[in-house]
Amino acid sequence: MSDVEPRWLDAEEQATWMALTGVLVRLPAALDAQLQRDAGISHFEYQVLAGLSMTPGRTLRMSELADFAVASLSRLSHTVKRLEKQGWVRRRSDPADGRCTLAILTDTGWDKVVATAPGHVAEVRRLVFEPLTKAQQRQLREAGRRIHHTISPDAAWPGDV
Amino acid sequence: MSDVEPRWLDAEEQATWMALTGVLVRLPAALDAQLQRDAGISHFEYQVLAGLSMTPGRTLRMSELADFAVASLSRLSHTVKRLEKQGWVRRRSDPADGRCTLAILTDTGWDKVVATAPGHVAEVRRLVFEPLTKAQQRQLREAGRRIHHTISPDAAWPGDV
DNA sequence: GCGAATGACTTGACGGTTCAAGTAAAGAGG
DNA sequence: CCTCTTTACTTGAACCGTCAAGTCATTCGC
Repeated sequence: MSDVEPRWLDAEEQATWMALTGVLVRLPAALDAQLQRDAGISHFEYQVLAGLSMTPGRTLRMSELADFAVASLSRLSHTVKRLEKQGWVRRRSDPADGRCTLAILTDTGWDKVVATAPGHVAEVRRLVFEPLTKAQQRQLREAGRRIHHTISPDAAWPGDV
Repeated sequence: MSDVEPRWLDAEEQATWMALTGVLVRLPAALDAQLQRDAGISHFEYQVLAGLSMTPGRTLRMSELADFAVASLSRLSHTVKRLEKQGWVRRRSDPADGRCTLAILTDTGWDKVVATAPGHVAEVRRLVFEPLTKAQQRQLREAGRRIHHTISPDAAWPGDV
């Protein structure tokens, strides 16, 4: 919009950018594909179920779960409604504060996570960890943290697996 | 699905994975937000326009453009229809092969890219390159390439910016 | 303690993506 | 050449996510 000549990316930067966008586009697609194929759920649905499975009581408030899964409350609400229809989650209003809704993982939902998690972790390991040396993993972690910190300096870490 | 005890991620691996998913979720969202705010288009629409703007003749076959933007032909077809309605792209059947459709960037479309690119590049620079040292950029590039190569060993590089 | 403001969702409509089916041109086989 | 297959899309329906509005608790100011 301004008419100052912008600083374009040089050849090295372009190569870096393409490597990064390649991962940005294909890694989520690959993870979604594995979960869809083996468990019939999306990566986001898996994150919701996994998030609940990791808390004591297998229960979280919708807003806590939304933070964990990095989603809008609206998206989570629609998704939990679908998961509820499948019998994997149920909802009840929080006795401690009637404004809040608790999402609770059912036994069937727990079984679904137990059946799904190993395959998903194996895929993450295969696609992300196996191709990298320990040093590269450390470097990737540090670079990721810096980028993430620049985008949202405040935010806590998103959770997964 | 198998009942072999899976190898879970250790603490370091989890930290790496969270750093990566943080970027995976937030960087595309941040780029989309900037483009939506400043130009009223999605990152994907920008990629389509940018892809056309970089070819001699500002023209590509739909399938070439789909490869470039890493999209299904169906997604591209719907998107180009919208871009056509905005007057940024037009389509005509390829005289050399009647099965193929050529997508052509109009002058208005070119102006749109020229107006949009600097701001977008600046955002990429701010979010990805400025937070990293040159060494980290190299490391990130190498890690990205390895992951990408594991997911699709064959594929050419996706293009952007 | 009563009304207003805030917080925590839920809902419905809309827009974009995918998936399955359709169309039309080019090439292959007999 | 005339069918059959393949290639390169296009289309419409279904599904998911977002955005704007609504609902219902709680809490804050007076």
